[in-house]
Amino acid sequence: MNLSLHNTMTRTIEPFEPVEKPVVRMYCCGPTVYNFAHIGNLRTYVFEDVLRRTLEYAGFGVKHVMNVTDVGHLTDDGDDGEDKMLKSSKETGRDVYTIARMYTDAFFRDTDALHILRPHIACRATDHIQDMIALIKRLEAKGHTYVSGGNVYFSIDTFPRYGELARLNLEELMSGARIHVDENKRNPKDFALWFTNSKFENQVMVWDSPWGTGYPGWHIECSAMSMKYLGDSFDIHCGGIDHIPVHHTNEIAQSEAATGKRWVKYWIHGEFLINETGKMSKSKGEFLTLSVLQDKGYDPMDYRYFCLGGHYRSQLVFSWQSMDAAKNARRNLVRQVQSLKREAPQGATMLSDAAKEYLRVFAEHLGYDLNAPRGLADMWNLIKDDSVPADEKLACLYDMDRILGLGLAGIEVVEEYSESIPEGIQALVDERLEAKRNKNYHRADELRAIVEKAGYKLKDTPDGTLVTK
RNA sequence: GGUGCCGUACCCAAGUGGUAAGGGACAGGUCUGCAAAACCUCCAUGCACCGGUUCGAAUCCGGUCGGCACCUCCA
Repeated sequence: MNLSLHNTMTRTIEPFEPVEKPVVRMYCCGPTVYNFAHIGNLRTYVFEDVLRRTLEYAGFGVKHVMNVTDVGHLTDDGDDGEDKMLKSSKETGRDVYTIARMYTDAFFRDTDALHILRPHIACRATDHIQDMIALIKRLEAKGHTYVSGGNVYFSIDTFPRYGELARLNLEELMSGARIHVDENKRNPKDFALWFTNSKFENQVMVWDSPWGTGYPGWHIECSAMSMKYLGDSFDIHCGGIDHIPVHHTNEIAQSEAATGKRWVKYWIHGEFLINETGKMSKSKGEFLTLSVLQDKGYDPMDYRYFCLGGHYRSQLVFSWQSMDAAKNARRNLVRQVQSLKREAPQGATMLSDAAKEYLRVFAEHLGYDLNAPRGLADMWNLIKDDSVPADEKLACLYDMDRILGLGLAGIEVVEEYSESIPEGIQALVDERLEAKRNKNYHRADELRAIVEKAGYKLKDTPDGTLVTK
């Protein structure tokens, strides 16, 4: 199977060749655990999951590392925002470590529900402070840092290729146009590696360092942890598109300045989920979480299906209408699978050329920059092809689902059964059945109307009448 | 001000110069007394608009209009 991926560094779709076969090393920017993940956040993890599964489908081993940011980041990069963990702590009256644990658990509950494979290593920032300090010391030794106003800064003027990923034009950038420039910085684009002299009251997340007691800047953790677990150079770094201009740009600067080597070979970024009013954010508008969707009657797989329906590099517009479309589509898919399972409980072990062709096309589409929407279309085309026998269809669907992750193999073929219903209703149902036997259809329809008005649905089968709410 | 993306049917959405995938909804039909389910059919001579290149353009180029994102914490 051929695999090509869009690399943000070159803005082109490149053939994928791992740095060192056979294992692909990938690092994904993880959550900041100060609040629940909203469905926009989760879209990115679904895309990363498709990426990992496609790599595995293509026969690569994958070492997947993700950070969990449990140390407070400033609410902006200007050193005058609020600490998000602390803010959340104040609002809820819980200590910061409790908050971090709580939202970390919630995050993995959501990703598990979405069939997102867990990273092999999920590393907490607070467990790696010493690694960050060591990295800052390396940068210091090479002359990339300076101390000003109690903080340690990275000097971007010492790294000529700064801004390459985002294609920043440093001369023309209106630095500080929207945030006031930190007077401690020599260059407005310099960024903090280590803060001391916390200005926050009750700052509990502080550590000793050569520069004084304080806490790390918000880019250093990803560099320190990714290199610790994946080495100085690795294959893939991914995350949301918003990370390109600042976070990933700064990570590249500090990582490559420290090692003198190319840090990451492929940069892969997922676009945003937006709603009708624009971006979905934690601080604006309706805060949509997976739980909210579930409360409204959607299965987490409905949301995964919804995400798969759009390409990861395109903005996807969320709406309830689209959610319903995904839900209905998946319901139909489940019914198809159930029907195939009844017909052929065992999937085929040998495939005909026709069936293999569907898998080939599917792999081609996923292999060309993860075109999941076409993958779904391929799946439907297979389902509708009468020339492919049921057992082969099922085997192919399971194979496709190794990437799609919709849990098709786990779908149970349940016999329909009547729900427990009040005696009064049951009596009416029985009476209707009796009327039907006597071919008194007028009476039968009257009874159907009465029962349905009471909120029940009737479904006649050869074995009797099914009653459901 | 800078950077980038997008505009495809009623809705979502794919489309890698060679004649518009797929899903949902709607409508019609087959089948069951009715209903439900299932299955079948229908659903863009056209891809925001105007030019251009080409044998050929949704795809490339230029322009116009409209929308969005990023450059502030965010995936």
